[in-house]
Amino acid sequence: MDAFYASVELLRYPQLKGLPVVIGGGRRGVDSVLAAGPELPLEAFPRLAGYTGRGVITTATYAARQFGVGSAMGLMKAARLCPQAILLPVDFDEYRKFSRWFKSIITDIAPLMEDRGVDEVYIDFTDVPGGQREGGRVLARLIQKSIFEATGLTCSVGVAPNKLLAKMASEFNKPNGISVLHEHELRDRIWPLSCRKVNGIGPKAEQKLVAHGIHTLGDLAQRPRDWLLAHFGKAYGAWLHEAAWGRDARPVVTESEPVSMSRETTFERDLHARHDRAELSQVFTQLCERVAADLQRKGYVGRTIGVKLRYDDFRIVTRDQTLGEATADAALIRRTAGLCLKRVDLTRRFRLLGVRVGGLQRLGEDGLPQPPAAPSAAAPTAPAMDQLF
DNA sequence: TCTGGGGTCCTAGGACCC
DNA sequence: TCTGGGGTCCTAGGACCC
Repeated sequence: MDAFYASVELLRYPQLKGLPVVIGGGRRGVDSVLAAGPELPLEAFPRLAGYTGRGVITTATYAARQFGVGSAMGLMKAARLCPQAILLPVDFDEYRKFSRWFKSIITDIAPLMEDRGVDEVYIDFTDVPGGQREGGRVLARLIQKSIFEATGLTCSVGVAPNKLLAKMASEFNKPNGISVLHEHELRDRIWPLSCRKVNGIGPKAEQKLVAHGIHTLGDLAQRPRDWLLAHFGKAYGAWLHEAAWGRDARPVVTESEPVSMSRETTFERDLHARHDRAELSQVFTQLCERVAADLQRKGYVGRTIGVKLRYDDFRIVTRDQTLGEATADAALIRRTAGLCLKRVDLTRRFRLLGVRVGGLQRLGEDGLPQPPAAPSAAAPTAPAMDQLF
């Protein structure tokens, strides 16, 4: 989906169309916008100018991107680049509603859909009637049109022989574009790209590649496989080689079970375990209650309880502990997470606290944990990335 | 410019078991 | 006397993604 959060907000506030708008932050000051309702005059919207706080941008409209602001940028910096931009708080419930909506439109047309978060999916066109016409372009157009007519939202589609290439192709023609990428176009359309464009090559891997003089996927493709194995490890090296050659055998996965659920929060200022004891204790309890509520609402229990801290210097530590039996009880989660907390250095101030429950098991009709589903022989599960090659 | 929240997967060492 | 070869589970950290 194109600038998903921002686009959903523009449906609600059409008077903002064409203006630089950023979504982010939360809480502080901007809540009044929502309370005021959709009739708000332009002057009444909060601006980025003078923003103080720790938020980041989650989404920026294309008009705002002209000013160099974009996802993950701190709001304080964004305020300097584009002070006149309108700042709206994140309304995740609303985005989830539209997410469910556009996904249901897709599965009505093409049932094999893999969920990749609120604003992204993979779709298997292979056996959809008409899925092969014009290399998939006709079906892509139908999906785009159906979503737009129902919701008013635009999306960009990449059509390719596999997920790796489709994801890259989807970036070629944004917003509201379609790109059909054929295998024989690898040299001309993929190899000139930066390695960073590959889903799975992040900042660290990119840095290391550049240090070896590898900038583009063409550079990467020319390195001998064995050289990559030697420098990047058996699994990752082999995967890098396959990626550079546009090869990816992962199927589109339509069903999956959650592995963990967590809640975390960044404080408005760094806190100290001793000096801010009361405040921290309250936040900690709330986090445990929220995770427990999430688990209960979705029908899961978990055995591994963990905490996460981010110190003032941004270092992250985690501690966890596995219980004999899975739980979704706030008090037990809080007690166990409390023990975990005792094992970390609490002399230093920290900015974030999180609580996580892993080792999830779904609750059955009887209210008892289901035995973990055995991989069925009829439909073998996808091989893990490192087992592919 | 001091950098959110919610996830997944991988690695690696140690405990423990047969 | 200086010592195996699996396997699984637990824990901590880190890369990466939306």
